Amino acid sequence: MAAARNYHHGNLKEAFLKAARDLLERDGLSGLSLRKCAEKVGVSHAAPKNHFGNMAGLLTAMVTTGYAELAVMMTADANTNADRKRRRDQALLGYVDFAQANPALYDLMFSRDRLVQDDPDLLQQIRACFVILADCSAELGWHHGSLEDKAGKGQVAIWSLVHGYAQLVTAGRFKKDNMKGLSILDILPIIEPDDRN
Amino acid sequence: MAAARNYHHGNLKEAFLKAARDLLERDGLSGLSLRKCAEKVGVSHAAPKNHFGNMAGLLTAMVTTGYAELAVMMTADANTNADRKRRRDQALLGYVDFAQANPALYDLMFSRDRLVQDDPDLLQQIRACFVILADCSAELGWHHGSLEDKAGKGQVAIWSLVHGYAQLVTAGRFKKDNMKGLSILDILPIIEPDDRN
DNA sequence: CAGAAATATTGACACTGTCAATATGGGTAA
DNA sequence: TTACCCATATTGACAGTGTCAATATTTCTG
Repeated sequence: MAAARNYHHGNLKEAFLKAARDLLERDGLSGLSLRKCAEKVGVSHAAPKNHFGNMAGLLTAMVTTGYAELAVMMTADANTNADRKRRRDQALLGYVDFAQANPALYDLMFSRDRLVQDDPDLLQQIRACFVILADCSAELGWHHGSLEDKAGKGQVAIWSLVHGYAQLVTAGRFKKDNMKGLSILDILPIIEPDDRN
Repeated sequence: MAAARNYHHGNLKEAFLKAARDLLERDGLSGLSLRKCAEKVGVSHAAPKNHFGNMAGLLTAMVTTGYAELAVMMTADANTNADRKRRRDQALLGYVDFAQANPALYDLMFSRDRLVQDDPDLLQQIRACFVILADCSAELGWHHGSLEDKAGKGQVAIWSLVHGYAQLVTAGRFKKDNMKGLSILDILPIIEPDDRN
């Protein structure tokens, strides 16, 4: 059998990931520990080692699922008959929704010293998300430069904008009256001054 | 005397901050510890408590100096006779330069669970930086909406863009050929499609 | 010069990640 | 079934961590 469940505990790996996710959002990254995960799941303190090797392995696995979920949030209505601009808007809204629903995980997804940066699964999921964002940028009415130039600048611009917006929003940095409640779609018209409605 | 130096060690507080900064950029946030700082400075392991209370206090103090330096980087040539657009460009370049020169510190400056978020000094330095950025946004050729609306959207847009760009660049997420070497000023024309220079 | 206040040290505690050694269970072949 | 192997889980230990109370030392003040 290729059964991935019911060895001793039954999908202990996923149980760890769920426990870690709960602890992460409840207590922050500094309140997350392997031992708490193990206790929460009900196994011994060294059990996570068998599945993730070390702390970085657990965080990397959790972040990888995060990117997968982010991609899902961005493509939730990809197959609807909505036009491309509407789908693009929904992708960006989905991106920000994910960050707001999982602020601690979202931060961790951009950490440089807690993850296994060259993990193949992680890199693949990151690439998948960025391909979706690149499609968004292709749908924006950029000006200036050659086609290649336009693609490069557009992708850099859209990634920067939506990531910066998501992180600043979740960090609570937009609090003044004149900028409260502005969504990513309110900002978008600025960088796409062409006719939108 | 209001002397802030030469108690026992001579500005031990600043010595801690410098040591912490070195360790942070060398080993990352996860490689920074109060005890290593103390050893590096040559004092006992509990000495930092007298000056910072706890780890969050040390990190908050370090981050606060980071925002102060960021403001300096953005206003380095504020008093030159360069025109406003050029000064705005230099401010944005200075912002990104700071992030690239201090990537680990820059990340920490946006952490939500390691800092004393309501520290008055921290909040003041953050506000100072955002005032400078707001001036930058005022200099951009935004369209759409009322003046207030314009100000709010412009500030949210410029903060999001420059922060997202800085963090993604320092995280090494821009590596494909068609987007390597794009500076923040290369991106800016996209969100300001009016005639520049 | 003496007392007070600020600052530094010491020792302890609970908690952490990690590792080696050991135990336990399921899967497989005889 | 029985015997074996291997994946998986446990135990115990270790060094390192932040934090705190108690103590010691230095500097300032009156």
